[in-house]
Amino acid sequence: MAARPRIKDVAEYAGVSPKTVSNVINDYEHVSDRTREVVREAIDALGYRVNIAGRQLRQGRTGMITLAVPELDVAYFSELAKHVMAEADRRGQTVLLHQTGGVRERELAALHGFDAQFTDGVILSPLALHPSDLATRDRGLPVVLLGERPAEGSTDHVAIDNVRAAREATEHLLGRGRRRIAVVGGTVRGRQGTDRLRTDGYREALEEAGVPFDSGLVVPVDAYHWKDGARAAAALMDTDPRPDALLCLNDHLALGALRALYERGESVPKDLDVVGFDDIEAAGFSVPSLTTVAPDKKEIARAAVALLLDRIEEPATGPLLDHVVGHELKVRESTGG
Amino acid sequence: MAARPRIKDVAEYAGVSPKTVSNVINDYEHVSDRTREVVREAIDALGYRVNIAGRQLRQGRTGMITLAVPELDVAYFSELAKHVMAEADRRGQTVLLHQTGGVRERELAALHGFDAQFTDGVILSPLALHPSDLATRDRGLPVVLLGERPAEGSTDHVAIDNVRAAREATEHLLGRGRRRIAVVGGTVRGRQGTDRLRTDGYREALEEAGVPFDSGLVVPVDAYHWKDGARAAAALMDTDPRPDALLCLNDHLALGALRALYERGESVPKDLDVVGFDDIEAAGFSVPSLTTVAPDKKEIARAAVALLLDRIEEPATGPLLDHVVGHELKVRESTGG
DNA sequence: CATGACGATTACATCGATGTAAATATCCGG
DNA sequence: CCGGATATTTACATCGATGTAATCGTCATG
Repeated sequence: MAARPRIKDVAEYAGVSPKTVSNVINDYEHVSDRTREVVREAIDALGYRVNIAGRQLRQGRTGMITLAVPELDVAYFSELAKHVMAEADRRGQTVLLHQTGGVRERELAALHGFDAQFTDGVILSPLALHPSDLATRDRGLPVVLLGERPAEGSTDHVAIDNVRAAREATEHLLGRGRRRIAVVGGTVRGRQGTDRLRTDGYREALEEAGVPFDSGLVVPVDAYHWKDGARAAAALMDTDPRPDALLCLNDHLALGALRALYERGESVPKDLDVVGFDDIEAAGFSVPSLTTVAPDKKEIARAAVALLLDRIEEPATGPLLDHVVGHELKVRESTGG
Repeated sequence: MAARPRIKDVAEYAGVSPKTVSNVINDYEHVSDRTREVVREAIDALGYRVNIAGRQLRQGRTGMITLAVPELDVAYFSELAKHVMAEADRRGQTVLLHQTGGVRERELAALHGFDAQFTDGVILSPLALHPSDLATRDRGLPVVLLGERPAEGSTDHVAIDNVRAAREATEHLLGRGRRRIAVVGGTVRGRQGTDRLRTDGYREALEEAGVPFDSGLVVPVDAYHWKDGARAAAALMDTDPRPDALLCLNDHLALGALRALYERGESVPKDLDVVGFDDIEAAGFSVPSLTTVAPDKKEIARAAVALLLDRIEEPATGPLLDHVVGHELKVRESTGG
């Protein structure tokens, strides 16, 4: 019906100046109790709420941060998003969620594009980004990266110790007598993305155990989805000699692999072991249930939001920070747990 | 380094007035080709991009819409969110994602709260909302509801035909000779929420087949998660006589049930059939794979965005619309497929 | 060549909120 | 009752973009 009330309407209703209303809203200390009361009543009476655009225009901040992840239907990212949104909420911030598809162009858009304008900073989980892309300091948009960062010292950064996590998972398999361990989604090339780091950790474990490295056991995938895991597992079972364990670099790959192994009549963990990463909810309910590396997602979210808000408050302060978050190997049925 | 350029800077650089720059940006027709060119070059040279706050303040629109869902880590909602975001993107809109937790208070916040200010309209998937809460017409914020709506004719609305979908799924089970079919997550009370409608469809099918209805077979759940399905299935297997099929009102419940049945040594589909709703990606990869009702998520997203944008363009126009979207029963191993 | 029509451009006001600085009110000691 | 703090409130400008209406050119026509 009536147009939305402005601060001026409240001021007239309360019989004070617009600025006094603003002072009440922003908890300015030198406002008399009586005035404060009167203004509050006027606000309630008119149902006034601040107009964000006006405030942002004046103050230059939106109270929103961007979270950019590759894909929401990868459960790890939707679970992470949930935690980030909860944490941001606690800190009085709103999250604008962005899906990049893992495409470089769209990861860049999260940093520089249209949407970035809405927000005060970006938490980005990159897949394709190039080190040179991180020359973000130009506009001064604060950025926190999740997972391994593309280059040294370009932005703040939060991740688990991927090398160690992969080493521990591999040691677990070696400890069960497995010797031909395939890495689904791994790579020996490329930049130091998460995939590369985990493959490195795997190699460390092999080396320490004196098991020779066979590059044929490192199989890349198109994406980190069920079907890619299923396809990779099927292909691996056709090789000779066959692997006796699959170290899958996320749980979707692992669950897809479980399905493919089931279809081929292989028994997990009798014939083969399977391990995943991320500990998504499904990992506890598959048949067999899945052994997986569980990162502390809540802590990742907490640290990322805290780091970003610090940067937003004090843009140029202090050295770049690496926050290493804890993880834990959850042993379940797929490795005899 | 340098502060972000404003339209005024571009104007000076190009030697024209700010308004002319604005005209170029907004594709106003009466701008000479030469001026347009010059301005474009100035924009590129300075790296100018419009400030959304300024634009919104002037125009009253943000170009953002809110999508409010109960929980992102319910795969149906993250898959749906992905489609909605893609569709919105295609239409030049940005999506602000909101998680309500299915709590009435937070569903209301999506409609009236702080975040609603950022956006031009809301697509809401309600769980707890009361009919009276939908008196949204006051502020005129356009709203589209997903799933069953709480009341007649309060807003536009997009959903599959839940009654029919449940009836078809039940008929499928009856056709396989099942007679004691439990409804996990169902209810015979309450408003016409999705759970109630699906339970109604189930009863229709029973009636038509002459199978007596047993209210003991309709078991409510706390939430639609794996663990709730597992718990419900376990409890049902302790009843006497036992059910010979589980109609689970979403896939998470069904997958949790599969796990619980596995743990008790029950064989699906030999001893029992299991059916889910939503056709999330995991349904195709579980052991056994899951028969489920697949709603056309892409079409839901397309229709919801289209409906909402129409309302934003023409707030008070036309009657309220119900858009019914197609669905399909995907028969997989859990019912012998 | 005056007139009018129309295209291109610009000056100015405005959206809503708030920072700055100035004005006004209140209070204290002497 | 005054001078000088201190407390409270207000006028005004401003953030960036754009709608409105006015101005300035240009060109065809009678």
